[in-house]
Amino acid sequence: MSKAEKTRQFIIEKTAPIFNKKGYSGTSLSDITEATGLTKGSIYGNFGNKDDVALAAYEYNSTSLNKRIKISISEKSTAHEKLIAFIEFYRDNWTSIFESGGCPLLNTATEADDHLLFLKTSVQKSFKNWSDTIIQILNEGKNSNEFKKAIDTSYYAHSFIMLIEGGILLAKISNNQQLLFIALDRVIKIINDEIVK
Amino acid sequence: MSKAEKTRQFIIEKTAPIFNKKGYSGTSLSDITEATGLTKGSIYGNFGNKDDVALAAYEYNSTSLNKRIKISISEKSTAHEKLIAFIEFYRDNWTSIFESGGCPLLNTATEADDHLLFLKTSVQKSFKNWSDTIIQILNEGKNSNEFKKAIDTSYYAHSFIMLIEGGILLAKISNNQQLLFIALDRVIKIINDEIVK
DNA sequence: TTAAAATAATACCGATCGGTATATATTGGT
DNA sequence: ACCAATATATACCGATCGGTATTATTTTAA
Repeated sequence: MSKAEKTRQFIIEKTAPIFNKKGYSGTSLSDITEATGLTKGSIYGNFGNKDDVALAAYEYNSTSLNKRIKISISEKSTAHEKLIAFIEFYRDNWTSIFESGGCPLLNTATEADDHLLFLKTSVQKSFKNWSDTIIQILNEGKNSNEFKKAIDTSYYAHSFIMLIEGGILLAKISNNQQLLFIALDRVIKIINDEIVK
Repeated sequence: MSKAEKTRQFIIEKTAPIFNKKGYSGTSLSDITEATGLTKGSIYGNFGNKDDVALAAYEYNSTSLNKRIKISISEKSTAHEKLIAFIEFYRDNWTSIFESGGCPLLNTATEADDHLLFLKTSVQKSFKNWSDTIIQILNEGKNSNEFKKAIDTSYYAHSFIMLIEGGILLAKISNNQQLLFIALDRVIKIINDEIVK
């Protein structure tokens, strides 16, 4: 890893929580230089412009969350356990998620969907990637005879995601994690009532 | 209505969709003067600062959505019909909601919850007001023997809100209204399976 | 009709915005 | 150890930011 690559990574890691909290428009170049202790010259030596930093920060936020979830899932063997692990990840990690500004997909989607195309495209990919992960687990469960064969995997994947995002939204604005747990419990209920055989 | 009150209202109506689309940080004074055709002098003659315009625009966005919902509900007599009307409002009006930038509560909550206290407080009130409305209908249904007496009204009110907000989020970022309908159908299923006697 | 009061436009303020050209350090390969 | 390449800092750019003091124009009530 070259010096430049290290610095680039350093900038991303230091600014990612800022972009997630303040958003793209709310984060300025001086926020970036202040958080990193670097100067503009250094920032622009490693990134083309502010958009590039924001995009890299978003990618970092979304993929690092995604990695943590996948690790939790990978520890489980059955599809049912994997689904539960995916839900319980949020119950176990909501504090760290909230402290870094909440779900980056939720935050960036709402800011970008009407006027920041370069971010919107990336967020769309994240959602696609997320639902594909859930769909894959659901298919695993079908193949292993854990889950009903007739279930619409895409339908349930999207149902879970909207419940979790809605739960994060309400819990965060209300400073009440119990509202997130309502969403998680509902997902588990759906799994047990409608998906498992 | 004095001239000043009319102008104030005019500014609010013209800028409300802009704030909802671009957010607080993303909307500039020049956006405001451009949308209204007025000058800064006029804007600052009617508002103390940008915060005041943003707050008024948010209040306008949230209350006008709230009013439309309440009108839909008021046309129904039974609590069950009112609940369904509240859900169907979104199915019937998602185009106009999306065109004006989506749900103002969702948009403003995600932008404000980490760094814009003056907006956050107002959004918190909106959510409280929204859940109170649903809770009231649920209580009506209990009293009229339509709904089960044992149901946790607060729990269901929040469940509905998070499903709808999550549905709006996914539908908007994916340009696919069907994802919103998934959320709405789930709410109706919960009403029929768990709430009505 | 007129004059005081309220409203809007003009012209300006310093600060900060994102971005860049250039100079200075710091690397890393030989 | 040295030098070329890379990386960072300095100093600056025009544009725009939110905001205000002053002037001009409308309202509005007498």
